Amino acid sequence: MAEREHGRERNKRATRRALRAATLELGLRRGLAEVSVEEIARRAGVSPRTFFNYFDTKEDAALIELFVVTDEELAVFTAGNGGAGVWADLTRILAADVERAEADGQDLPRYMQLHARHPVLAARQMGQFSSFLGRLADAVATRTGDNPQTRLRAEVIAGSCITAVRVGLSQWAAQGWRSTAAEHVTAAFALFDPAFGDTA
Amino acid sequence: MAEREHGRERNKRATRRALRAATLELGLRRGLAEVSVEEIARRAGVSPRTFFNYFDTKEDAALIELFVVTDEELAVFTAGNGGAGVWADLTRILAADVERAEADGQDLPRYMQLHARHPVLAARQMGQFSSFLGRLADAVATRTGDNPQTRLRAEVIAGSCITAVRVGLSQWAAQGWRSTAAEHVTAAFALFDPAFGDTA
DNA sequence: GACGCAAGTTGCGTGCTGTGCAACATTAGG
DNA sequence: CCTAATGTTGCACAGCACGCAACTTGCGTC
Repeated sequence: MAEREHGRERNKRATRRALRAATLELGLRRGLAEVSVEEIARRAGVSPRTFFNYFDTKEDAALIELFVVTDEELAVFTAGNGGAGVWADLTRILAADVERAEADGQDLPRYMQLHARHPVLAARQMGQFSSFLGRLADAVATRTGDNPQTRLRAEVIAGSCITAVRVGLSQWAAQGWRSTAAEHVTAAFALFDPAFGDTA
Repeated sequence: MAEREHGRERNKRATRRALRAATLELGLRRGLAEVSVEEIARRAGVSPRTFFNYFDTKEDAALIELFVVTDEELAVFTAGNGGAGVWADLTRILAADVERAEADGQDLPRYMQLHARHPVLAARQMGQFSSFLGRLADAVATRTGDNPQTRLRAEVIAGSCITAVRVGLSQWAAQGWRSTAAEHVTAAFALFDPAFGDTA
């Protein structure tokens, strides 16, 4: 079977999608607190126990899957193969990630609606973002030479990436989903240019 | 009894502190997951039910109480009474908030140790920060004239405040708690100066 | 095609979380 | 004191999260 995708994995992806879709649907309709895992599982055609094989908590199934940047992509960035400066490379990489999420059938707008209705979800989403933060900061620090001096800057740059993506998406929502999400994200990144634009 | 502090409120504060201290202590010693609310409550000399009168979840008792900026302080900022530019004012306000937390007997270093051991706590802390984000962004937007053009910038500025505080504290930890937390936070804020320093 | 292995699903049992409610204790203030 | 307000506690209960063992399904091998 080698490298080919197994039917196994396709089924898992399908189940995962079904669970996420059921969570989003029911959560938007009646509020996430009023929906039990049992109900979500039933709607996805699976047992309650299986739900927890996919997600640790009910909330996790209601988060946008963002910042799925592979170690390989990060290694390319670290090596400086993006060609441009650090900030320009990051702008490109993360805008691309947003585009991927947008095209992924995740239905970003509806997820953001749900998060607007449940602040606890927005908070958890922030938390999930921050789990990517460590990897990103390390990558930036490695590329810019990891000494105590540059480390502070690297952490700030990584944090600003999260901010730019978050604010970009938020503006996209505020403007009624006009244009693409990636465009708004890029615009947010541009505001940091005066501070980080000259970092090689 | 007018404006005087009631013994009532002093007791509540004491209970709150005891519960937080018990959570921190036990969490650091054995890991937060291995500690039940019942045990925390017992150690604080209070019933388990009372714990939930103070905190919604076990994790909430293990978070740093940061960004407790009153509406009055925010109103002063909005009016521009800080005298300096937007970013300078924010730097001052948030450095002062960190100083307050530092002096509050919260024992920031040990909380940060606990968060390092339990990523879920770091994530929740981020979430708590983000609940302050809305108020801050509104304040900045109001001060800079709230049109769609400046709104994006206001959101980015508010987000950067969170980043600066977070990274500043992280650096403070990385350097072995040398100097004060507020100083490191101020240094982190300075990195954003080229981007936001000229905002009136 | 039968076999055996690996991977995934399910039911069961269990401890803990989080909350509403009503009874009780404590404090403030007249 | 007496009363009203405030805070604490016990109780009951639904739901969460997970470990475990049994069962089912799909896949490669002989």
